[in-house]
Amino acid sequence: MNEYKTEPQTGDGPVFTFFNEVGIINQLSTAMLAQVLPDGVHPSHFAIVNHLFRVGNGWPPARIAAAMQVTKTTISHSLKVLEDKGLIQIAPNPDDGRAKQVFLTDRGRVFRGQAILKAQKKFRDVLRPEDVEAMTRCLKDLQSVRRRLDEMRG
Amino acid sequence: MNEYKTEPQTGDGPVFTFFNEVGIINQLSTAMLAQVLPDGVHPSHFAIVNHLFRVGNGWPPARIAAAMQVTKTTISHSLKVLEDKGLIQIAPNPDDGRAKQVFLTDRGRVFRGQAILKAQKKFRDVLRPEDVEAMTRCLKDLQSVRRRLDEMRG
DNA sequence: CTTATTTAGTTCGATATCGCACTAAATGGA
DNA sequence: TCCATTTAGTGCGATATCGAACTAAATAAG
Repeated sequence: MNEYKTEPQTGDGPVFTFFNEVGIINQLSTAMLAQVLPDGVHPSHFAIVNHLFRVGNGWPPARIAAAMQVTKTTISHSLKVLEDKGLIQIAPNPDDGRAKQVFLTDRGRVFRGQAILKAQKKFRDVLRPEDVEAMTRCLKDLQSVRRRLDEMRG
Repeated sequence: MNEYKTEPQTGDGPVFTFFNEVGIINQLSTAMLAQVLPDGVHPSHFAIVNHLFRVGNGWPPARIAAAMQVTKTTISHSLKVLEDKGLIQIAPNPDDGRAKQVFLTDRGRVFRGQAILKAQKKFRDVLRPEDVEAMTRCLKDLQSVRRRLDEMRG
């Protein structure tokens, strides 16, 4: 299935080419991450666990959905999966009868640590120092573009 | 749903931050493209039509799948949708009893032109000259990273 | 030539995601 | 206070995508 690789076009202007490259990189990096996740754990699930670990432990599902930029329906489903796997716990919010609170469990923390380790190893096997330099060079520009696009949602 | 925007972390190393930004940009730009597509036409469908227009008219589904980096199952489904909408036509390959040939129809070409126009207008409304400059600056580095990741698939 | 292997495409079942509509709870305005 | 509006979460149906298993056709190995 790999003999038909095609180089992205160069006659479409920088904007289109940029989004095209970004799309391919996202697809390939997500696929690599998926390879190191246990069966039944989708990259989007990992993103949620990672998010809880870093900044949002105890957040309501609605807030996680906003951070992950998916609908409430999607988060509702994803959280059900993660709770069934014992990676998170969901409790009602004592201060708001509508809301819930999502907590990372110990198992969730262990899972995240192992996934991070495996992912780092995988990326280390693929990326050379000059690649990391290229990524570092891009960061500021990527962030500014992301902020501009972000202004537009809603 | 937009009051909980969170800035991506900066304590994760350049690689992780890079992939994070790329993922967000991809999501936001895809969402913007989806807004200008008629109902029932997914961004992935547009990508196929665009691909046929540019480099692959008459290609077999397997080759399109490889170019789009999706499975044969997915392409099979997507092509059915596009054929039902009259945007493509599928014929058996006279030289290979297993294979088919996919052709863009006139309606498909018109559809692509209109979508491109609307997308360009939308992006022009959002992006400032300095954004385009930032994207242009990144292109070479993005392409080199993409090529490195590409070496790894399969 | 015969058989084994590869390749193209489909079918089936599962999962992720979305939009829409709904309920329940909180909030704001009169 | 009372009602309208907003917000949190869920249920339902639809679609995109995948992996595994399958058929048919082409190719390679002997």
